[in-house]
Amino acid sequence: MTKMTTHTEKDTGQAYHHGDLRNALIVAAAELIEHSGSVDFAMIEAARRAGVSSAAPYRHFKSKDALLEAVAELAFYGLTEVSRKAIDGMQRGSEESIISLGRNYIGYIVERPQFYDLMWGDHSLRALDSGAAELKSNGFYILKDQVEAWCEAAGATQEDPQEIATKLWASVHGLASLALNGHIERFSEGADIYQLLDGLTRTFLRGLKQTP
Amino acid sequence: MTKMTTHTEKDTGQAYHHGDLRNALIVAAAELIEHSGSVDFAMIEAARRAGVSSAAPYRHFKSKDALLEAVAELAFYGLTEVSRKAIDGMQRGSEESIISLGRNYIGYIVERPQFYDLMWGDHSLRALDSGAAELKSNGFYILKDQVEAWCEAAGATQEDPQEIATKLWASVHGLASLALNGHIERFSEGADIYQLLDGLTRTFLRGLKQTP
DNA sequence: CGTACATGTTATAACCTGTAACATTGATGT
DNA sequence: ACATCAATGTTACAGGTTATAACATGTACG
Repeated sequence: MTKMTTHTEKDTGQAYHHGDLRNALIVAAAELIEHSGSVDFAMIEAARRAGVSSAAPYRHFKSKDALLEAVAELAFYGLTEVSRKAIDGMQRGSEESIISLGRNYIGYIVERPQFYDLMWGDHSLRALDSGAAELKSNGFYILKDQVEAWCEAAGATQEDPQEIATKLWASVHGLASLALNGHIERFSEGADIYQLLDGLTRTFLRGLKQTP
Repeated sequence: MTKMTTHTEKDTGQAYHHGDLRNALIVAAAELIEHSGSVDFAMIEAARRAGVSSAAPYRHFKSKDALLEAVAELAFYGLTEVSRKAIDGMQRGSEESIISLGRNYIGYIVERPQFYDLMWGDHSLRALDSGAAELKSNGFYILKDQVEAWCEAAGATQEDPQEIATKLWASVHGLASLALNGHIERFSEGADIYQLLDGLTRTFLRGLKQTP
C-alpha cells in the first residue's frame, strides 16, 4: 500500500481535488517539524498548509503516526542520497571513504535534531512491519560495501564485514546521538565531534588489522 | 481517604495531605510507562493510581513533561546504581571491567525500551538546564575511572582518557540504540549484541595499544 | 451520460492538558 | 488553645487535539 512517498500521480500535480495532497502533507509536516522543533504540531496545521480541511489528511494517512512515519521515510531517503554523494569519487574501501560516510551521517543527524526522534525514536519501534524497513536499510549497505572492500585490501578477513560494518555504524550512531544530547560537549570539552569520529574510526580499524 | 504512610522523604518531600504525592506520582508514571510501553498515558491515570484527583499532580509538577523528567532522573539514578554493581569486585582498569560496564549499560537499556526516549529522546534536549544534568553524568565518570586505570596499565597515554571514555560510551550507546530499533538483528543475523559489544570493545582497545 | 469511487468538508464525539476558584489541613506564633 | 496562613487537594471547566461519521463533489470510465 505505502509505496515510498510518491503517489505516482499525473505529472501536472492537479489531477484530483487537490492533486497531490499526500505528498503536500508530508512536506507540510516536515516543515512544521523543522520549524517548531518537535512533532507536537496539530494535524489541522499541516492540513491548513496544504489548503485542505482538518479531516482531509485522514483520507491519506490512517493516523498522525502514519504521517510521521512517512516523514521519517523521507528523511531516510535523504540520508541515503547524501551518503552516496559523500563517497562519490573516493576510492572504494579506503579509510577515508569510511570516515567520510561517518562524517556525513553525523552531519545529517546533527543538522536535523528535530528529526532524530522521528527516525530512531519510539516511532521506529512500530514501523518495522511496514516496507519502510528496507528503505531504512539502504544506507547500511553503502557502508557495508566500503567495509568489504577495506577488508579485502587490509587482509583482515577473520571477521565478518557485515559485523564490522554494524560495529562501525553503531559507533558513529552513538556519537551522533550523544552529540544531540549535548553530552559530547560536556565531557570532551573543546573536542570536535568530527575529530572524535576520525579518531574512533581509525583506532577501531587499526585494531582490526592486528592479529589478536 | 488513602493513607500512604511511607515516610522515607528528604527535605524536599512534603508530608501534608497525601504525604508523599510527588514520589507516588513518579512511581505511578514509571509503572504506566513500563506497562503501556510509551509516555502516552494520561495525567489523570497517574493521579488515579496515587489516589488523588486529576488536578493534584499540578501542585507538584508544572507540566506532564516535568513529571516525565522526574521519571527520567529516576531511570538515570538506577543506571548509575547498576553500573556501580557491574564492576563490583573486578580489577580496576581491566578490559573485563570496561566490558562489564558496557554489557550492563546495554542490558539496562534493552530491558527497558520504554524508557529510552525518556532518557535520551527529545526530553533530554530541554533538560540540560536543570540540575539533573549532573545526575545523568554520574555513569560516565564510573566509566572514565576505569579507562584512566586501563590507560596507565596499558601505557597508552598519548590519548586523553576522557576522550577514550567518550568514544567507548558512544560505541556502546550506539549498539544499544540500534538494538532497540531491531537493526542489530536485521543486519547481524544471529549475532548476539553482547558478542558485538565484546568484539567492538576489544578491537578498539587493541587499536589504542598500537602506536600509530 | 450516469454510476462508482476516491477525495474533501462539516460537525462532532471523546479525550487530554492545564488553570481557576474553592475547600481543607497542618504548621506556626501568640 | 486559637487564629491565621500557606501548602495541598477538589471540582468545574476552558481550550485544544485526534479521529470518525455523515454528507458533498468531482473524476474516471463503461
